[in-house]
Amino acid sequence: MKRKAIGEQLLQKDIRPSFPRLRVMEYLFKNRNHPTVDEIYRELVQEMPTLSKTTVYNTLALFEEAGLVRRVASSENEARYDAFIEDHGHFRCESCGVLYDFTIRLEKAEEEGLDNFEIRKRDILYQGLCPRCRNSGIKKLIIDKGGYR
Amino acid sequence: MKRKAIGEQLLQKDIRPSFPRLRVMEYLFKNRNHPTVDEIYRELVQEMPTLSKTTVYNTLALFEEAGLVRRVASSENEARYDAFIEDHGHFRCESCGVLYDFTIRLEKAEEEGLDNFEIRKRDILYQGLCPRCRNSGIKKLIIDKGGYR
DNA sequence: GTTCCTGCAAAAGCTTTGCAGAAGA
DNA sequence: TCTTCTGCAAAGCTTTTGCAGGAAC
Repeated sequence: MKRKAIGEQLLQKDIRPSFPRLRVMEYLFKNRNHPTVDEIYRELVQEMPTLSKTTVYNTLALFEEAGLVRRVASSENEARYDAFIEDHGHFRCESCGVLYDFTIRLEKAEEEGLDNFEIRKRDILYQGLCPRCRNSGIKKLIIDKGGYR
Repeated sequence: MKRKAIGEQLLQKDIRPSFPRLRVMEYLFKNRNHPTVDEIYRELVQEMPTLSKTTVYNTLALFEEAGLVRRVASSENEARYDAFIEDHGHFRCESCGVLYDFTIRLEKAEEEGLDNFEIRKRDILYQGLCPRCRNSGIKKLIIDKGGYR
């Protein structure tokens, strides 16, 4: 998304498109790897030397309230953010820590016991091993047993 | 689960069943509402006045490593724990903050793009309004508009 | 001129670490 | 005795708050 389009999106939500806000939103659109506040800050402070983390916090809270981004569920102590898009799942590799997106369709899922609930947000977090770490793990095991050279 | 059975479960994992450990595990079995460390501590310190939060942290980390409990994914800054049971979903009410469990069957879910991943853990977190808050919200709206007395 | 935005500094809250004394094997 | 466990105190990190200067309208 172009910077101008982002500005218009912000204006639609009555958010003045200041430069820091534009850049935070642009960063989230370009980096779909669920960055932390610190990651966003460290990247943007390079071009905005006076940027403070408080502004990043303020901006993300503002965006979240407006429904433009969401804080994704995780098992960590640090918040991670995501430019809001339709429901999708996150897979976190326990070995290398990389976060993967995957599409998930839950129409067929039986959500027993939620008959009268109003569902506004679905967070799906899987954990395990990504293909790369899984393979290297298997190789390592074989090597340990002397099966390979 | 009885305290003795919990002790045996700990021994199976080579964890000495000290009193603090027994009580933390027992608390998790009785309170399936995904308590925070602070909630566990505040409850247990009443019967163990010398208990420290460090011990609760140590104990939970030990249990998690042994696969007895898991830290559930959330959008908060505070860790929440769960005695490990089979996959189920969590619903958090945005209004009253209560966490609900629901059963979810994902056999039919299409998990596109995870063909070669090893899935070890699934966290499903929904957010929205629980029936009670949803209804009170509707009522409030009507009252505000003068529809009710 | 008034409101909104930014950013520094301090405070707050959760978690981890270091260490020493106590308890258990 | 030797290892393990507990808990105090301090440190570390992330996040929030208060406030003042500056920018935008």
